[in-house]
Amino acid sequence: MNADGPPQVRTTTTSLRIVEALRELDGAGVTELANRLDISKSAVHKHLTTLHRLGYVRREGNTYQVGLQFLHLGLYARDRLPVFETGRDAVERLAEATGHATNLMVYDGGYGVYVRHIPGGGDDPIREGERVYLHATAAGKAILAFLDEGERRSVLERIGLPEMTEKTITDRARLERELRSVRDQRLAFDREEYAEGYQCVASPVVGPDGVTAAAVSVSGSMDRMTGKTLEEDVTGLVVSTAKSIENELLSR
Amino acid sequence: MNADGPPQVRTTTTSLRIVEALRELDGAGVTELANRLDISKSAVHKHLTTLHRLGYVRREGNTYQVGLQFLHLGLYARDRLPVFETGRDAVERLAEATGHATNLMVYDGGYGVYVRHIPGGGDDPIREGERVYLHATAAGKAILAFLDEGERRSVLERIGLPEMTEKTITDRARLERELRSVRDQRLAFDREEYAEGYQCVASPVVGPDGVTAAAVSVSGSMDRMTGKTLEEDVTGLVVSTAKSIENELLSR
DNA sequence: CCGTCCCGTTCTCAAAGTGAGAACGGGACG
DNA sequence: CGTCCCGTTCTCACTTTGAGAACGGGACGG
Repeated sequence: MNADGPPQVRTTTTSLRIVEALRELDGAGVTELANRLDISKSAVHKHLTTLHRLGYVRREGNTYQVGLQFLHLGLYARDRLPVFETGRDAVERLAEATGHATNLMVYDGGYGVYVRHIPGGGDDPIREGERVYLHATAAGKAILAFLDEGERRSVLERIGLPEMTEKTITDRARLERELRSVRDQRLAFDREEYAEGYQCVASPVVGPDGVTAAAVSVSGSMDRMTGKTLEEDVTGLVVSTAKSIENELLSR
Repeated sequence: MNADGPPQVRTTTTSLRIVEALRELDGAGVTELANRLDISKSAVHKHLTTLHRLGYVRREGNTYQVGLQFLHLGLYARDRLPVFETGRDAVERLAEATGHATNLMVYDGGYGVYVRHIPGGGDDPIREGERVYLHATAAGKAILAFLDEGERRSVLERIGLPEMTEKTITDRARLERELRSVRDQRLAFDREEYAEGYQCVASPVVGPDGVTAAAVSVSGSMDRMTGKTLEEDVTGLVVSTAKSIENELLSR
């Protein structure tokens, strides 16, 4: 049947699909989940019972929610990332210095994960912990630019260049051209490519192995950050923050 | 066979046991996990492959780590807690005012979870996200004191009063006596009952339903916080912070 | 106050997937 | 070059999962 992939465990996948549906729905009941995921009620119920007993699902009456056991594992996973450990303070300082939303993104299996996001006031399309496309964000492009070429190719092939806004880069050649300039300048921009009215500057943190570990970025709505602010004031700080994290990573 | 519990999913439990082992071991390989958990190598391998593909496990060469997908779900779960949303700023201010380690604990299935922990300098036995026994921590006792009586009884029965240090309360009657005084004073103490050389003050945040939602606590090593500081200076701030969160929760 | 509807829970059974064990393959080390 | 160790693959028997139908209880409305 599944002639393609390596051996897998179907049941676990189902359980995690259920949890992810709970997140998307902000909590749900057995029947709702069963319909949405096209699984029998009895199966959903069995999974939820198990997950509940283990603390991965919380129950309030007849609706289930994502449980706090994920917090334990998630914070643990983050704390163990070398980039996060060495970079967290620098990112915090950058946020204070600029007054804008500030992020630390790491590469994770073809996507980018915002392991730290400090809001800058105003609305904000970014959630800490979220997985996002690399090609549509400044930090993501910074990461892509320094990613191992084979890896980059396979990622772009597998995931493609989905359009998030009108301005998202959906053309492979144009992306490659931009990545070349990112490599030269150690600087990437996002001008409403991820979310309308939202822009971003990023600089890569290249790990000791020469492959990008992460990227630092500062972002804001168009009116909070004019093009000039973005290019002149903030840019330098972003680059120097990224570079200093990179240096600290090297000397460990 | 399983005449006791409700229907469950064994495979999911196995997967999550593997992830928890990865946390305890700070990463591990297939064989190591198989030995530790007493599962065949092929099974462990299959589970890891699945978890990896879904982003719940990260792979570095031949060792596997807890993955960042947990961070996404965990932070989401936390952000959706009313107590956290309304209390996070107040706790942050409390930390600044006292200069000591400060925590926000919520009740979760018989245990306490530190949803926020701001370190206060110096060593610290608390990890943000961690699940701990209620009876051995100040915040836990604050929560227990106001918990629904039936729930409290069943929790204490199920979990017992495991000894963490010499000073941990392991006697049920003594615990009940202390909880009565916690209810009167809205204040709980922990004097090295959780970790040696570590003490703590806490005050409960009673939810709109009259059942404890959470507790605020301030903690520190014995030398950083003398008994006097603890009782006189910090205590009032802890109580008023908890109370103000409680009020804000009521008016929503 | 009773009937209806909806949802969570339980039960049973067949089909399917999991997991043990053995064998393979490749890299590290001596 | 041989040995050892570890991850990966394969196969098969057995356990477990999951569908479907039936149960039970609470909410709502007539």
